[in-house]
Amino acid sequence: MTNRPSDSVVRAWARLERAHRAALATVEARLKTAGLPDLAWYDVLLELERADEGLRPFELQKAMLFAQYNLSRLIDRMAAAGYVARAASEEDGRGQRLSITRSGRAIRRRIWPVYAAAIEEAVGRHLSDTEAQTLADLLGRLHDAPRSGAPPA
Amino acid sequence: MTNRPSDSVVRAWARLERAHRAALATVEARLKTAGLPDLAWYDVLLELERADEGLRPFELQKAMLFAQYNLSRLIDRMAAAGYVARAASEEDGRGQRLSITRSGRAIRRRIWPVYAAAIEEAVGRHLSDTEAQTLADLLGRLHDAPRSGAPPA
DNA sequence: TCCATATAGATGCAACTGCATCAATATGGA
DNA sequence: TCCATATTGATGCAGTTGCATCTATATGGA
Repeated sequence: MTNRPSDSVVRAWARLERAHRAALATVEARLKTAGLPDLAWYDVLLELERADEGLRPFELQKAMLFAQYNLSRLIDRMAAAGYVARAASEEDGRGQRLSITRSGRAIRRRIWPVYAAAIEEAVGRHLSDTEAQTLADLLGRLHDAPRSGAPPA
Repeated sequence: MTNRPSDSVVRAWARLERAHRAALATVEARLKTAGLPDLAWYDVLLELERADEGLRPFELQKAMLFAQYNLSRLIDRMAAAGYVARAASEEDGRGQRLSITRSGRAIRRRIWPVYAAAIEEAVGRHLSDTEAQTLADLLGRLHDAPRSGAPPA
């Protein structure tokens, strides 16, 4: 069984929550003020833009750690807005393939400067570059494999 | 105006999102499986338990970075469940004072072991103690004052 | 081939969140 | 004192999320 966490682990978790909530609030507020769509929309657009062949919804789901039903409806809205296109998958009769539209690319480009400034405000402003890098590294460790001995199941 | 963020800042932000989402998912899943209330309930209970004189809703709001309307309704639910009590504030006729009930304390104590194990699973398992401490420190910097020169307003 | 089981994605319904706004009290001048 | 403005907390309504479940296709084994 998993053990009790040390004090520093508990503190790290508590601050992860707080820091995330604060930063997210800043970012969402800036986007809203600028009349731009939600952060999640940006993330979807970016993933789709990076994937040359488009993506299957379940791939996007894993990439974004988004709940299946949630993503399904997010795509509904984004398709309705004309930013993504759904096409039946050719490999799998159950599935579909998503791609970004021209106007999806356009809106993503329009979001970025506002988003970037918000990131700088919420994160960059508070840390040196080296610190940001250390932070990124440590946070990166929080997915995937645990730290030590325990064989991967 | 705020400047463009460096690459490491953007990476730190992206991982903050991912790490938080992953960790939160783990924690919420463990609580749910155990048939226990939401994480937010725990946070409220803990804050109230720490405050000897109880707390005003707006204080809780700041402590938790929770939206006002959101907290208002959260307290509704928790009061309905019998975990918190509302009393009219004596200093301020508009306000109220919240306190934790006996059964609120009881449920908080019941939640903790499950929550602790989840924190260890989501965070502790992946980091050494020193790393956890560094992470906590860096995350702690993300609220409040910016890093350097810029006078506070 | 046929069936049991797994995977992809959608959806009805209840709960929760965000937004806008409201009522009530407090506060600080003129 | 009186009024303009700020603060505390609640709430109607629309939009989103979570849960459970459903349909359809895929896959692997007997």
